[in-house]
Amino acid sequence: MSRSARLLDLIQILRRHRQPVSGDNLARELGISIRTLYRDIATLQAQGADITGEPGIGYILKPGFMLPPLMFSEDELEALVLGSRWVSKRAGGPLGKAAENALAKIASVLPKDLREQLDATNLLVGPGDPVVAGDTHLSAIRLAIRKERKLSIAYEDEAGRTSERTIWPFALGFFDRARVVITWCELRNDFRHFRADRIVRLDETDMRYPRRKAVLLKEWRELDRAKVKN
Amino acid sequence: MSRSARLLDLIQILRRHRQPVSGDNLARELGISIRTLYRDIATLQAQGADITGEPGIGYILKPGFMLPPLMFSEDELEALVLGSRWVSKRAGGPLGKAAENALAKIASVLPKDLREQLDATNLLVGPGDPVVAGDTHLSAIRLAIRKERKLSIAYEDEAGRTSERTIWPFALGFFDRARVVITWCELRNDFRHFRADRIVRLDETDMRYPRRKAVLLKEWRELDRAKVKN
DNA sequence: CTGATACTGCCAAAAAATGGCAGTATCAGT
DNA sequence: ACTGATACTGCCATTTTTTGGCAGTATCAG
Repeated sequence: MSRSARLLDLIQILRRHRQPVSGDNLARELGISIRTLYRDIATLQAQGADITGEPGIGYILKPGFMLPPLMFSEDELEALVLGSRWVSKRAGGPLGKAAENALAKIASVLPKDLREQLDATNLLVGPGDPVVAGDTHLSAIRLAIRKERKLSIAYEDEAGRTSERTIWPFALGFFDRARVVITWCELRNDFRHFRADRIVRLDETDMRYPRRKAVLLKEWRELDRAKVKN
Repeated sequence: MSRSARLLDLIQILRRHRQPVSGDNLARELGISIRTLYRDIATLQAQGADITGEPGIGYILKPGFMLPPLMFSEDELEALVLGSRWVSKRAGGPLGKAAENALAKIASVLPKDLREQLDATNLLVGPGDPVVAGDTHLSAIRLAIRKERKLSIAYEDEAGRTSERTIWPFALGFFDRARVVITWCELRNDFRHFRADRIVRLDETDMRYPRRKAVLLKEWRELDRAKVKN
């Protein structure tokens, strides 16, 4: 196995273990000596991987993923830039920042002239409605989706009626004018969606909901295809 | 210099030359033997670089760029996926396809579980206005911007008046309801923008316009900041 | 204080990359 | 049909890089 493939493997092994792993274990799993493992860890860290090692504990990797060397066409580059600009403007918050960071990471490894070409990608995103209040919940919602956790919310519908619900959020829709959480609603025992800006209170819980988000999304798509398509 | 750095360099050298370059020249520029150059070319091709070599001619690289290994956080991955989905849905055409291809490329190099996570990124883009007629010109416009070429168009404004113009397109704005070409207009001798769907005829020309698009964009931004921000 | 582990420097051994050479293939131009 | 230019491959000795082992230091938790 080539060294570069092994480095990808190492990342992968670290990703699998949520708990710290000792270098000894990692080396055994990769079939290399501990000495080489230390070198590999150093190489990955130099490439930007967020690996921390603590004496007496082991190594952990902050969630993330590593791409091997990859070739993109001009169109693909422009598409990535335009998409990231849109996320940066319209999603805002930590996700928007993440879009900017992703572009900055890409730019930082390009030679100067290509970096300029990337900055000068002349595809612009028009202004949208100002980010409305309530979108402060977006990060919490994304986290709950990622971890498949129930949320307890207070919601005010179009007519001004408020209700308390426990929901299983499994997707987040970005519309031109609103962000909509798509959920299973325990109150109605059915799929329901909620505009993020009409959620007046949102509490995270530690309760994992009993189904997989991918399955919920699939079922919802089949039932509700007309309302929000991917 | 490490081998991997040299491979990036090779891509870079190929990018600079728009004309075919002989392997001999490339090897000399990199300070390696011709034999090693052949091996490097083969490695890059195996990594997806679009390099073609013809006996008697030399090597050329289709426009594009190569990323070295790179680490993204979970948020950055989600942002890239959401952005690409938006481009795929809203920009449509070749650019939308390019967004899909970029995602597919990324997915194809990820281990299976991460690929599933990418597919299952539960951030959706809401439906927009159907892509209106006239957006068929988008590719031609993007190409003209990229190559800094004049375009000759027939345009019908809001009031239904038509005009013939020669324009210097330097940016393309994506609004929720329209795509707008931002240009220097030879007729008005000033900056003007045109909705892509109101362009009734569009002819590409071979004439390069006399200023750099980056400079035009900068000047327009300073003058016209209120109308379309980046 | 101990056990567990991270981490470094050094060096010999193992593996990979390199360069040279010899040879084949293909294409454009004459 | 021939020539010149160049791509491309296999083989192998040489050079460079990677690796493993060892010895030793550092840090942290209990």
